[in-house]
Formats: sequence, C-alpha cells, structure tokens
Amino acid sequence: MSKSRSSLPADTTPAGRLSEASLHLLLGYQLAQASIVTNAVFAEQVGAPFELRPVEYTVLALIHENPDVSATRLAKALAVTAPNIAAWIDRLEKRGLVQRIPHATDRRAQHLRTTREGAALARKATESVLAGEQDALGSLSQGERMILVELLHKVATCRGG
Amino acid sequence: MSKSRSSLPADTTPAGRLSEASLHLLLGYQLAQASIVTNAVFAEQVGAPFELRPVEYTVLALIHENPDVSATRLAKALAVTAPNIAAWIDRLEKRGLVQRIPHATDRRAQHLRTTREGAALARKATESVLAGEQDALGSLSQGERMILVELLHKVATCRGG
DNA sequence: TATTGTTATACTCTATAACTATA
DNA sequence: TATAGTTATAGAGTATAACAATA
Repeated sequence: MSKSRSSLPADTTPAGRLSEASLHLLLGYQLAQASIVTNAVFAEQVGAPFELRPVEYTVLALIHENPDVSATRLAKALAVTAPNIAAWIDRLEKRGLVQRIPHATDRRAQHLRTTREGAALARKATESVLAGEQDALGSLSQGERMILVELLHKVATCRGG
Repeated sequence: MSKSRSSLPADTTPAGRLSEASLHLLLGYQLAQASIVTNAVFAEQVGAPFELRPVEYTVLALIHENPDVSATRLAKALAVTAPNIAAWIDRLEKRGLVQRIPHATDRRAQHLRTTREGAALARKATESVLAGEQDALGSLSQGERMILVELLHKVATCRGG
C-alpha cells in the first residue's frame, strides 16, 4: 500500500508544498528537513516516556557502550562544550543513571559508567527509537536505510576530530 | 589521494573514537553527527560572512523561490511556530532583504517577497554553501551525494504536513 | 604550561499563552 | 468560530569566561 504522499513533486517541501529547487542539493537543508521527522519520533518514543532529551540520551548510550569513558572524550564525540557535557552528566548522575568514578592515577580525571538502571534504560530507549523509526519510515526499504546510514556516517567522518 | 580518516573503524564516532555500535542504525543519531559537519560549513561559508543564521537563510531562500508566499506556509514548511517565523521575517525585513505586502482581498494576510538585495544575497549564499559542502565532502562522489539527498528527501516526506 | 573538570553567566533559539484583526 | 499574524514571556540549549586542581 503506497502512501498518497509518494505523489509529492520532487522539488517541494514536505509540508506547505513550497518550491525548494535551489535548496534541493543542499545537504544541510535536507538534513534539517529529515531531522524534523526523526526528532518527532524520538520525542514520542523516548523523550516523553523516559524524560530523556536527545543529547542526554546520546550521552547515556555512549557511556553505556564505552565504559570508563572520560567527559572530555564524550564532549569531543558529540561536539558539545565541556561545561555542557558536565551539566548533562550531572542530570544523569542525579537520576542515578550514571556514575563518576575517580581515575586511579590521574586525580583530575574521572571514568564514567552507567548504573544497572542506566544500562537498562539505555537498552530500552535505543530499542524504542529504532522501532519508532522503522515504523515511521516505512516508505524506505531496509536496503535504502542501510545505504542512508552509511552515507551519513561518511559525511560525519569528514569532521576534523 | 585518500584521506587518512577513511581508515576509521566503521562503528566509532568521527571524533573521540568511541564505540557507537548500538547507535549505528539510529537515523536520528547519524543525522545529528552529519549535521555537525554541514553546520560548520554553513557557519564558515554563510553564517559568518553574511551574518545569516541557518533558519534565517532558509526563510530567505524559500521566500526567494516562492514569491508572495505567506508566513503560515513558511512556518509549516520549516516546522517552526508562528511567533518564531514572525521574528525571523522581522529580522530580514529590518535588513531590507524581504518585504511584507498586504494581501489584496484578505486584510489579515500578507505576501512575502525578497527585495533586490535579498534576492542577490539568497543567490550568493546558496552558491557559497553549495561550494563549501562540495569542498568539505570531497570523500563522497557526486553520485553518492545525489543518492544521499534523494534518500533524505524521502525521509523528510514521511512527515505529516 | 597544558589538561580535566567545574561554576557562573549570557546569549540564542524555540515554545506557549494571550491578543488583535479579519474572515 | 476559525484563521493570519503579532506581542510578551518563559524555557531549553549552547557558548564564553574564569576558576580550581592536577599533570
């Protein structure tokens, strides 16, 4: 069953049917338009039920996957400033989702780990967004989604890190 | 000449080399990571030289391409609220880049048009970001960029408009 | 001197509520 | 009663500066 939406002219905005021919090839514009959809999915599947903001969720998930990571490395991975990553970690720590562990030899540094509850939440949240995205993006085949993810990763890799 | 960066492990963040296996398939996450790159390109090519914010530029470009569009339709196309689109239009109008024209029959409504300067700026800005993106994303072939744009457009089209 | 992490603070962006005017 | 657009205001998100402690 194809969606009526698939009959949209190629060079018009998804909402409002505005011409976007000159913007069509702009990756930044298309990323922003696509993000409107994924942001809505995230808000519905994770933001509202688990009270996690997008960045907050990503911080939690990356700590979960990278036990004993430092705040500095997290900040670089997400391109957020040091004061802001500290604030996000604060929130997660106060909710009992992550722990700050003192570094054994370097007394300035610290390791970050998820608690048992944090790990469980990270798993549940990831599962929920994934399912939500697959549901919302039904018009894309599994293959198309794979290609899209790989190309996006290639774009992200152009970053100076 | 291939970039040293192309030797990056597939499931690590571009910066910080964190594992991201569980996030890898999340479109929202990959969009955010890719946006870090395109946002930097925009800031350098348009944001700084022309003093235009991303949304501000997009509003200008869409008005340029859709003469006599209404603020309501613009707001829907960009998924921003009515008060915010009004503020962005205010900024553009005060800089002499767009004009608000009273509607002929409906005295509540108005048409939006770019001025001669606004049109010139829209053209120059679009040209600059495009060139900047092509330069920054040199590791993607022209074909890959086309596929990426089309898939992103397909994602955006999943929006309820 | 450079690095890790923090606090304090200001700025930008966005959202909601309440309003005017018109249809 | 619904719509187009505005104003006022609060909240979320991010940035810079200045700092403490350690390497």
